[in-house]
Amino acid sequence: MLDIKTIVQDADRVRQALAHRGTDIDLEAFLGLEARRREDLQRVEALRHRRNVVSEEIAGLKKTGADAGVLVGEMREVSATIKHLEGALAEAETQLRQMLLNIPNLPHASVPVGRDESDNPVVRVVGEVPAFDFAPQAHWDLGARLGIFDFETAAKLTGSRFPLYFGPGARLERALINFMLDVHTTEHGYLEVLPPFMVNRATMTGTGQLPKFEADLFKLEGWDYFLIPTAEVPVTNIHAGRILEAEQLPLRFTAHTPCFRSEAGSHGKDTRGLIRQHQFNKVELVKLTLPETSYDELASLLADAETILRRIELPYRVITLCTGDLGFSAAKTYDIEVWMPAQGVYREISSCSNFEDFQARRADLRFRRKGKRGTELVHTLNGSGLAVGRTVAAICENCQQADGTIRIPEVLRPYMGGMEAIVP
RNA sequence: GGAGAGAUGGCCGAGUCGGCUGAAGGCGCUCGCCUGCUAAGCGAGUGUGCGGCUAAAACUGCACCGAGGGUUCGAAUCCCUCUCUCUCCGCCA
Repeated sequence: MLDIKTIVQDADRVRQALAHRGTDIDLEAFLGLEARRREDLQRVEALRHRRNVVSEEIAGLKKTGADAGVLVGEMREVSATIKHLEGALAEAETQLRQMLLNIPNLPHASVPVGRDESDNPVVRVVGEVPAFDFAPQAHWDLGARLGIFDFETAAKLTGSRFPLYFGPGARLERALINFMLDVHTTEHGYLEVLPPFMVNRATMTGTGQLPKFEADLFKLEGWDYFLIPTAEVPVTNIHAGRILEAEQLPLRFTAHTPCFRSEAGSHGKDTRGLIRQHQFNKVELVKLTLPETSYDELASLLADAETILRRIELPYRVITLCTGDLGFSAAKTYDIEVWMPAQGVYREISSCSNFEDFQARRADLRFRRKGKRGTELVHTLNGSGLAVGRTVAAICENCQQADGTIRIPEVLRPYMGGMEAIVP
């Protein structure tokens, strides 16, 4: 959510930023409504002031036994007017809030202007793309042959796009989760969190999934609860509505959760394998920071996510999302894309974003500086560290061997009971 | 799922028959004093949001006692609905 004051005072800058994103939002309607709301607010406050003063007079008169009938009659009318104005005010506020909730964040000045993903600049390319002296197989073929994935049976149990792992496949997923959590908690200073996997509407609104993206979420029937699409949602909202002390910041959290995404409209894309599923595991990194350090924290968050790929020796690249590809809530986003040999493409495996105060304003996440009056909004950041299912897929494809077996990366072997390769 | 109790400031906890209660009292915290150190003691201060006025403060208006609605000239106090917490019973990994 943007600051109303920013929109009013800096309308041109906001208009341009929204244009760069490729959105067409009617700022004029918003500004007109806001101006009217302001007028009404001042009228109501003046009337309420009068009511407060006269009510005290009435109390005084009654105490001395005098007749307050005239004043009471007058106040009856004033109260009616107040009630009427309050109704109009509440309606305007609801409308303004609805509009605000649907306006995306402003891109940071450093975000390149562009139309879509083809305009995302590459920041760096890391690791050697493996050279195979045979045709590399897709992970779903490798996995089926090794008996570690079974998407057909998963479809029988639930429907399409659900995972079912067996044996070393299931264990590899678990090994990765443990490895990632261990690195982030013991080396990078994150606090491990195990949050609820369902959250209510207010929590979903706090991080920006609602009201705009309800169609992408799984909703529970009979409850106003949703399955989380990412741990970002419950974890970022932990301190919602609280005022933190500046000395407490930054707060760094990491959490493994399953993630549930309905992504209605994505049918036909990546229909095979582990890339696009309705349920997948992810280890998430979340930070609450001071405004002045949030971009340094974004750099270190990105580095923390990259560390995982470096350790398991997967080749990847980092890109910056351009204005046209930036997510709704983000001010700046780096994607990490891992090399997938069978398709010969880099695929997103992590997305690291700074939301600045956009989520903090929605979720009411504030802090106070010692010796300074008032409060400020924290900056929130998050990134995948990493998407686990996609990491499994990347390991399968990058570490496959001519005989169809999969070499386990060194750092994961302790988590795999010493296993060096997945064999039939 | 059934029965009951409760929700007030950072925390604990008063608020009587609705009327200077933004909210007593205590704890905590901050600053100052005192004290050879520590402890104790003394004094002052200590919510948030949205406006007005300021160079900035000071000052000032409105709102907020779980949330929403109602009664009333006036509600933390009365009424209704909802949410959450606790206790007991039932069920359960």
